[in-house]
Amino acid sequence: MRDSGEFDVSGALLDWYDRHAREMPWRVAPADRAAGVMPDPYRIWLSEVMLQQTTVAAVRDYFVRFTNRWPTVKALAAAPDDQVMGEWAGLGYYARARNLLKCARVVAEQHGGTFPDTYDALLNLPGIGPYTAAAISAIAFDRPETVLDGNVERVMARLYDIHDPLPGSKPQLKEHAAALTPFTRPGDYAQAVMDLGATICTPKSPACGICPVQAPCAARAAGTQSDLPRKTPKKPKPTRYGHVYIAQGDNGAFLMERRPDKGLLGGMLGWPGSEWSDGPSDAPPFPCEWRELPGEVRHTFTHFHLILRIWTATLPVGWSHDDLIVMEKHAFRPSDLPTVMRKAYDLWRST
DNA sequence: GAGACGTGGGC
DNA sequence: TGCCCAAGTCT
Repeated sequence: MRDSGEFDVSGALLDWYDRHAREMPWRVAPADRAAGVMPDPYRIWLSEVMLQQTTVAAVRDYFVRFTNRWPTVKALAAAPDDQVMGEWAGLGYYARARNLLKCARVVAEQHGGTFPDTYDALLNLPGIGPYTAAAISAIAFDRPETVLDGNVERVMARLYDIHDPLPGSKPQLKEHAAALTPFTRPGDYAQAVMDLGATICTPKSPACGICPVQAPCAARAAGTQSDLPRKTPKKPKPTRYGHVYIAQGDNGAFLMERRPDKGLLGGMLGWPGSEWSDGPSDAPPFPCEWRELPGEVRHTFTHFHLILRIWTATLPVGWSHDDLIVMEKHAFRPSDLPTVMRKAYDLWRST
């Protein structure tokens, strides 16, 4: 707590958090926390998993729907897989949802429905890595663990004017973050640093003029804050092409597939289709009279761009196929689809 | 250690 | 428009 000279960085951040903490459905406000209210570990866990690589704005409604539908970890553990995957649809990184269910079932069956409260025990659970284990331990149980997420990395790189690029500089940034972690109110402090990174110490155009720790900030003094943290350059995304087939029977039923658990969009509902290849592919549809729709679906994943052509047909009565699902009209909800599949549906519906 | 893994918002 | 980025984890 000393390596910023005389300035009490963690104290300043806690003071700022007391005045500016943002309201969130999973958060216990600092005043309530001071009155002894503890957060529900289930809600903290769920929010932290949803927040992995995802913004608060995107998570908020999903969190409310999940907790209304499954108020406890035992309730979630008892939920059917497809209902959980459907509720997660649109949030992305679907391995999180599969691991969420695995984790809920481990907690329900092996821990009696009570989350462990230590970093090491949490780290052993599916979908919980170093960040999330520290966050749950700090926020839900007020243990002095150090959270190191993208926000904290940025704040530390700037406070100490670290020019070494990520991810190599991570250990160095972690040391600084650990040195600042207080033994009083570590849970509020963890949220304070992340709030600061999300609202003031932002990646572009940081609001240094209203920052509670501008005085001890080395990057602010050097004028380098907008260049930090440095990162190793990323590779360009290739473009891939594919076809999807949307067939509907006279009764309104759709022919769909449940994607395998491993890999892209694993475990999610989708339209049957070709492989997604490097060149414009010409994969033949399964036997049927297919009509190609005008237009195309463009979608960008983490590591490639995708251009999809959409084909449609009327499903013959009595059609069935191994590996494919006949989704009755009343059971079909577009909101159960991952976004790229929903885009294909939207194009189909608009024609 | 580096690549796979989604999506939407901001500039 | 296209690129960057977000409270990372798993393999």
